[in-house]
Amino acid sequence: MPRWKPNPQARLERAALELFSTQGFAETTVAQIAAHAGLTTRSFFRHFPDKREVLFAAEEEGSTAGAEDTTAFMTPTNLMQSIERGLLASASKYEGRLEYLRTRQRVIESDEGLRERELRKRDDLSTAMIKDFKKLGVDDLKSTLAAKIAVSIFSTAMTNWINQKSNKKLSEFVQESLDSYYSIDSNIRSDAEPG
Amino acid sequence: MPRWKPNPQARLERAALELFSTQGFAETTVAQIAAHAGLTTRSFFRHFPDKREVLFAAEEEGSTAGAEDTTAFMTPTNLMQSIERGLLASASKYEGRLEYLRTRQRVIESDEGLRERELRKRDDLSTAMIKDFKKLGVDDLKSTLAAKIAVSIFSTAMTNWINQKSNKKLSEFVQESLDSYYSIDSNIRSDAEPG
DNA sequence: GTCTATATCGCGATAGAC
DNA sequence: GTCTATCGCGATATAGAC
Repeated sequence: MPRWKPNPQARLERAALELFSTQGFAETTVAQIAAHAGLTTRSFFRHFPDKREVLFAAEEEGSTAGAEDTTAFMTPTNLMQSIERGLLASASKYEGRLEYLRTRQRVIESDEGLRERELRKRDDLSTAMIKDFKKLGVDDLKSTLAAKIAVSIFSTAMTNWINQKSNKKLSEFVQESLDSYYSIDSNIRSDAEPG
Repeated sequence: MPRWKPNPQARLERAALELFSTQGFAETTVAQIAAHAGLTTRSFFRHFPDKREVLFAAEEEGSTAGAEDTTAFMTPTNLMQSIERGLLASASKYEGRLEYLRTRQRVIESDEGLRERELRKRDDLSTAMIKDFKKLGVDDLKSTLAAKIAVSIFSTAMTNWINQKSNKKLSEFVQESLDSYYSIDSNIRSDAEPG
């Protein structure tokens, strides 16, 4: 018999989400989370660098993989089209987890510190994409902007998906965001020069 | 004779930047900052909600005003062109403060927590722009994406300006970023469909 | 202004796993 | 034995309550 139950990490994550969503993030103490998972406060910090991270560590793997999916479709000569295919491919990894993601998102939006952490994760993602773009020979500036745009489009779609009242798939929201993005740019091309 | 020196806020900001840049952010205690400004720890927290904010409160006014500048040039029918004019106008407010901004940025980049706060400020900015875009009749999705793109372009330009070795103006970097942005999109239009 | 909770982290000890 | 995960104890500083 092992001395400890398995998957301390996962147990901490579940305990945390449950407590956060019922009591609130600020009102939940690290000691409480640890106790619910059968561990001590000290052990919590050996698994997660801080209290916020318990909500992000698991999702991070998925999103990093998603970034790779996106760049996997890359053709340096056709940036946006490659991004489009990549984002649609990534979307499929989230379908079917709407309820969990909703609960989690509600918690995140209830606390400024959590929102900040979320933004950093998003930024880390775009940093990873920039690196991949550069590797394909895209210049620095273009890589940077393309990555930020890709992340903006995807996160906007994700937000709308999570807050939807209907029952559409994430991929539909991604497509919708892409279309809207294209329409912004078309303004500068189709409209005539003013004075 | 006033019982206290004037501008406690500004004194705290200066003391903080000096200590952060010499000793490091984590190594600097709120008590030290307050002492350097001739105040108590408690007073520090009356002026700033937390230790990080002392580096952002002052800049925030400027950037919020910058967002308004950007939307001031808005024409709902010509989004990107309006954004372009707005960003170039905002840029002028930063010219001449390069050295200060450089010192500040070095501190921010040395600490994860500060980077997160910076990203949130950026996000707040884009939220403000979204609101203004909507007010002009632009639809929600388009407003969201346009604002994020505008902020991405500007912050990328700002980063490059701060890290430059030459001596160019911020507005030049803004223009460079805009051009690069346009070139991303042109890919999807000028290149032919692949298989 | 004073008081305090609690996040966060360093250290040494311990108990199984291999 | 060595390695790894956990625990217990302690210290400090932020941030909020009173």
